[in-house]
Amino acid sequence: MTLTEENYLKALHRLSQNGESISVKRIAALLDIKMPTVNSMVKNLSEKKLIKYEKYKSIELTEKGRKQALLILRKHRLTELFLKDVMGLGWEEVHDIAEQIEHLQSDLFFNRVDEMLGHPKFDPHGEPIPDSHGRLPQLKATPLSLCQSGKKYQLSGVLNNDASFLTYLNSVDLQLGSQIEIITVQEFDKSMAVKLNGKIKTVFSALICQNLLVL
Amino acid sequence: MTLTEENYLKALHRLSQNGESISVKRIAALLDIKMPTVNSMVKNLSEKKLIKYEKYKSIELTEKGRKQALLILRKHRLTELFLKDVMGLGWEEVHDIAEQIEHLQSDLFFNRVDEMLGHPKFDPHGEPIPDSHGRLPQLKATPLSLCQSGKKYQLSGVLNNDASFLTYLNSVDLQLGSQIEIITVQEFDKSMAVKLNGKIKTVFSALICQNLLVL
DNA sequence: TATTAATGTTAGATTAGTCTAACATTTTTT
DNA sequence: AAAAAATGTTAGACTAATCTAACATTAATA
Repeated sequence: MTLTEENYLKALHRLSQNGESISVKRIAALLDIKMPTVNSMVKNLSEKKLIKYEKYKSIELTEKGRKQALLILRKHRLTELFLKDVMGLGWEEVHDIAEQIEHLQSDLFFNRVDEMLGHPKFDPHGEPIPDSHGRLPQLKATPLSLCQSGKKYQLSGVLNNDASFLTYLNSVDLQLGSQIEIITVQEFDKSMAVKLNGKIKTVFSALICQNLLVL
Repeated sequence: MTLTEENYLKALHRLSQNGESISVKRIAALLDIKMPTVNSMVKNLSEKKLIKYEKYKSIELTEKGRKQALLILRKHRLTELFLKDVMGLGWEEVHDIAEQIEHLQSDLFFNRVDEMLGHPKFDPHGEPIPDSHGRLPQLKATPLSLCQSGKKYQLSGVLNNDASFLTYLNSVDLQLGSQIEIITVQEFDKSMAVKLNGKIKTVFSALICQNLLVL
């Protein structure tokens, strides 16, 4: 696969994450490339069975394409962690470098990176790192009430849809994907002192904790 | 500069090292590319003032071209050291990976590599690492007799051309570029116990040491 | 020195990835 | 449902890097 094809696959994967369907226009916008160019690449990837494509229909990654994309994502996320934790670069500095290193062809190199980092499962954003077969760890959402103090989670769902509950979440600026770090758990009432999105510090009652699903 | 242009510059620099003049044929052989392809790239590099070229004449790097080549060489050698010393890869494994990493565009990354390695001046082969301005450290050859025990040097010249001396060097398989490691220096007669090319162990008298120039 | 061999160059084709301009289809709006 | 807007596709051109086939020059040899 060429570097360009890899970048298209990454973009395709990223767009497919949003649930929305993938259009030529969105790919073009994301990669800052004109639509006709995307169109011809889409045909190319389709011939290689990396995507499913029919004229005027929306585009989907095939299993094969998704796996390739995840393998690149694995290299990217491992690299970012490596640059940050081993080489001491700042979080804001690592992305551009990782965008280049992710295209290296060397299992040896990335296996060693993985090893040096202790086979991490998540990158510092809490994003899961695909394994060496291009599989994402099956994430089972857990109620926050069952989680451990000192760890960071991401909100992935709620078990209660009462307006009052959702209004409360809004009021503390908590949305799907928001980061929740458990500072301490009160032994007595199981309430939790938490830090939200790395900033706001607040306390969740046991009832709230039982209704928040996290990863 | 494109990746391909960088590879041509590296090849050009390597060929210029041998003293022999650079021909289209030799570039083609080194890069495993056909002569007409080289010919058109040579014109391209010439337009960019990276080489001096006239039809049917032999090719030379310009100052600008040489500097570019040395900057790539710097990235390559730093990377090899990094892969070996920081990541614990084997010497035979690092070259192919370094060939890829040397093309990364990130001063930040290579400065950090340089820093982590303690601003090394030589790679493990004893090859000098160009500085960040593409300058090679001015190597001043020293008589071995003035060198310290425990260190590794490379034979760079001799101060005596007697047949008997040269025959002796031949007999211990010592040539320009051979590695000489000083094991110990005898206080009494200044003779040195040395290891040659990482293998042969022998002893040089003070007179021999005075006539060997090393880096 | 004349011929042959080696090396170098030109011409023209090919592929990947990009573009613009023109045309086609689908979706949205009136 | 017709018109307009948005989106998608085709056609054709361009650049970088490669190739093969043919031709040109220089170097070696008889």
